[in-house]
Parts: sequence; C-alpha cells; structure tokens
Amino acid sequence: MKFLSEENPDHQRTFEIINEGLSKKAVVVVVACCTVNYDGRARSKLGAGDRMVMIKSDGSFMVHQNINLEPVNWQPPKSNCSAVLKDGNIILEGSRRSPPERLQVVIHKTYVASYYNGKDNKDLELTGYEENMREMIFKTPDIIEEGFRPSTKEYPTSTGFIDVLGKDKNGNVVVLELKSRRAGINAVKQLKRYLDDFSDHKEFVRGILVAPSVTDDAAELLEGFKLEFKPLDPPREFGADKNLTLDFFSKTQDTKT
Amino acid sequence: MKFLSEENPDHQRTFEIINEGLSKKAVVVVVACCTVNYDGRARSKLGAGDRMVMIKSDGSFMVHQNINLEPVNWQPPKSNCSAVLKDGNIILEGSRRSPPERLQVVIHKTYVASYYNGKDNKDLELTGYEENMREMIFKTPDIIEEGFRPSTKEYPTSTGFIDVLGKDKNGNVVVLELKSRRAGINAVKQLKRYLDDFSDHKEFVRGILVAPSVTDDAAELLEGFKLEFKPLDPPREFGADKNLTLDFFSKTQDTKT
DNA sequence: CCATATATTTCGGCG
DNA sequence: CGCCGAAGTATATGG
Repeated sequence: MKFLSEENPDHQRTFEIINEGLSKKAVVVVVACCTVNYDGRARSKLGAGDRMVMIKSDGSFMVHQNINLEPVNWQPPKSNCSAVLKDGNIILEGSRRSPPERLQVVIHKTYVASYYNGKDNKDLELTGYEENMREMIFKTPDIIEEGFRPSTKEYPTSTGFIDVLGKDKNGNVVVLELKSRRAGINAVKQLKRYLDDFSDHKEFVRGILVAPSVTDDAAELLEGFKLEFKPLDPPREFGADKNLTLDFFSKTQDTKT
Repeated sequence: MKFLSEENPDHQRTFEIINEGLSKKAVVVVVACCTVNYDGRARSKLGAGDRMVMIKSDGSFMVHQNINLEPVNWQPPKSNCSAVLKDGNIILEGSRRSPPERLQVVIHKTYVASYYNGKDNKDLELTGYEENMREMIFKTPDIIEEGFRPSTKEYPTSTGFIDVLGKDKNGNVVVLELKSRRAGINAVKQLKRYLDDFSDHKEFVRGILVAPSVTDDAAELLEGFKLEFKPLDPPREFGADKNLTLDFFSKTQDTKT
C-alpha cells in the first residue's frame, strides 16, 4: 500500500501533501489546529481547536473532534474537495451543487499530514434487521403463530405500506408491523393507522406488532387498541456459503447468556 | 499538542503505540490492513482490507473504508476499548454492556500507527433548524401572517406534540407544523392527525404547514385536507454577540443567488 | 434527480 | 438508564 505521513509540516508542505493525496485519489488524513465553517442545508461555525480532518477518495469530507462518533462537520460523498494557500493559512473546501452547500476548514497549524492509497474490495455482510425478519417470516411463517400464512409484503394503504399482510388459520386478515429493534408507541400508532385503513372492510382484522420487545407505553397502547404483540428477534445468520473461522461470534454468544 | 506517529511499525510496536494512546486518553488513529467483526444490535463481518481505525478519548470507535461518509463499523461513545496481542495479530475490541455489543478489529499489517492529545474546547454553533424556526416565530409571529399569536409550543395530543399552537387575528385556533427542510406527505399527514384531535372542538381550527418548501405530493394532499402552507426558511443568523470575521458566509451567499 | 423508508442510526433532553 | 424526537441525518432503492 502506498502512503505518506509527515509530522509538523509547514503550510507549504502540508499543502503539497494534501494536494498529492487528492490528485492520487488517496484518503487524506490531517491532524491540525483549525477553524471550521459550514453553509448550506444549515449554517455553522466552529472556533479554533485540534481536530482530525479526513477526505476520502469519493469526496467524503469530515472533521472529527475528540469526542463523539459523528464528525462535527462534514460533506457527503461526491463533494468537490480542494486545498488552497491563502493569507498564510491552508483552506480546505468541500462543496456540492445540489443541495448547495460548502464546508471550509482553515488550518492554522498542522501536526500530522498524511495520505494513503489502500486496497479494499470487501463488502460488509450484515444481518439482523427488518428485511431479514420479513424474509424469515415468509420462509417460516409459523414463527408468527401456527397456521399464519403471509400473502403480500409492502401492501399499499393511504397512510403507507403495510410490512406484511396475511391470514391466520381461521382466515382472519392479519396485518404485521415489523420492527427490528425495541418498538415504541410510534410503531403501535402506525399499526393502528394501517388497521383503520381496513375499517371499510366488514371483516375482522387482526394487527400484530412483531419486534424483539416493546416499551411499556407501547404495550399499554397495544392493549388499548386491542392489538397484539409477537416477540421476535431478527435472524442473525449470514448467508449459508459464508463461514467465519474466528471464534468471535461464538464468544459473543457467551457474553450474552 | 502531544502526538506520536510511526510508519510501518511491527505488531509489538503498534501494540505499544495504541496502548500508550489509550492510556493517555488520546485519540488513536491507525491505518492498517484488517478484518472486522461486529455482534450486538446486529451482526456483521468484513474481510481483509486497508482501512483507517480511530478510537477517540470518549470511547468512540470507528472503522473507515475508502468510501462513504459513515464508518463501515463502529462502536458508540463510552465503549470499553482495548488492544491485545494474539496469535501474531493485534486485536482491537470495543464493547458495551447495554445494549450488549462488541466490535473486533483484527490488524494484520499496520501502515501508520499514531495518537494525538489535542485541545479543543470549542462547541459548534449551528443555526437553521426547527428549533430556530420556533424561536423566530415566537419572537416575530407576524412572519406567519399578520395578527398571528402563538400561545403554546409542544402542545400534547393523543397522537403526539403539536409544534406550535396559536390563534389568528380572527380568534381561530391555528395549529402549526414546522419543518426545517422541504416537507413531504408525512408532514401533511401528521398535521392532519393533530387537527383530527381537535375535531371534538366545535370551533374551526386552521392547520398550517410551515417549511421552506413542500413536495408536489404534499401540496396536493394539503389541498385535499383543506390545510395551508406557509413558506418559511429557518433563520440562519448566529447569536447576536457572536461575529465571524471570515468572509466565508458572505461568499457563500453569493453562490446561492 | 426526487421521494420513501430504514438504520448497529447518533445525539440531546427529559423523566 | 430508558424513552422520545430531530438531524446539515446517511444510505439504499424505486419512480
């Protein structure tokens, strides 16, 4: 892998390193004292402080403070990023046309300037969210209840799309609202609204909230609306042909019991 | 500012640098070839590739690929982060108890290992969002319409909180739904639901969606529901005592006209 | 390109 | 600590 890293470069050198990195479509990482301004979807300013600035090869641009997972300021992928020397400072700018917005980082002192051109063709394999739940329910409907038969996914109503529509063993229409995480009152209200859209129908319609768990408020509300709750965790298995040799996941399993 | 950065350190040295950084409550930045596993709220795995790994002083832990603004894997602030040497690899782990989750980064080859202990006591000043709109409306209600008088913010209803409640010059009750960005049909539906909660009242109640703009669908829906739309941009002024000497914002203003 | 829905959302605020 | 709501949300997907 190609990379370059220099400590305490002067402005001229920092400027060279950043431009070299940008022109090589590398990932540029700079640790520096800087001020930051943003104008676009909102507007912000940030006084001088030590931060990490990163510009990725796709135009992602972010400024990280010492705390928080999220960058304090950023510019999304495909932003137009450039560096200029001006008035004895380095000015990094990232901008977009639509929506019109601009991020400006004024570098006062650089501690580390670096870039790297790494190889990474791996995609993340992720499991355990709502779509996985839906797949699982269509594959093994009995996990909802014995005799349940799903018919339609993303059934349209005037208020939105019903996650899963089906019938129970007695032929009653059943509306499922899926949540991959603990469900709150909003999930219950949403399910209620879907059912209200079925109120034209003379037939009885069941509404079931399917989620790992619900908040107390949500449970009360379910009761009040005569709706049901089916506890169900999203599946956590990866594709069959993909095995993980590390003992990481089995160990994690231990910690959770 | 204190910092340390080394190129191509061996595992032992990488291990030392990371631990030094962690113990000093510094921000640790490592560029390395690594594999990543996560198990907790969801579950994921990522094969070997070159990435940037950062651990902040508050326990924020992230792994960045060459593209995308968001880290491919992460662990939120207050995570318990540590490094161990095992089987000729360095294993970085970040974990939490609640919710139970664990992120593991196995480092195969380190290109740059570094940490820095930067000073940054500056808070971001941000303007142009929903709360600013509400403040502005209470300060100068006439921007909604002549004679409008707001009375309550976050007025509770059975379906949620009304952003702003007030009366017009004729004494009609007015419900405002605020959006700092372009409003879609969901904003309209929400406003409609709030109004329906007022349907017990015999008096006429107006509903106004206040936002910079609306989608075409939303505009149609407003018409159908006999609701109104008031175009209003969130204010973009900073607190009065805070001035920005840079010409950044005025320049941006130019680009937008 | 616009609009919708999900997210390991994160983050702040309140109880 | 859990819940709720907003976000410059980001990101994928469908029209």
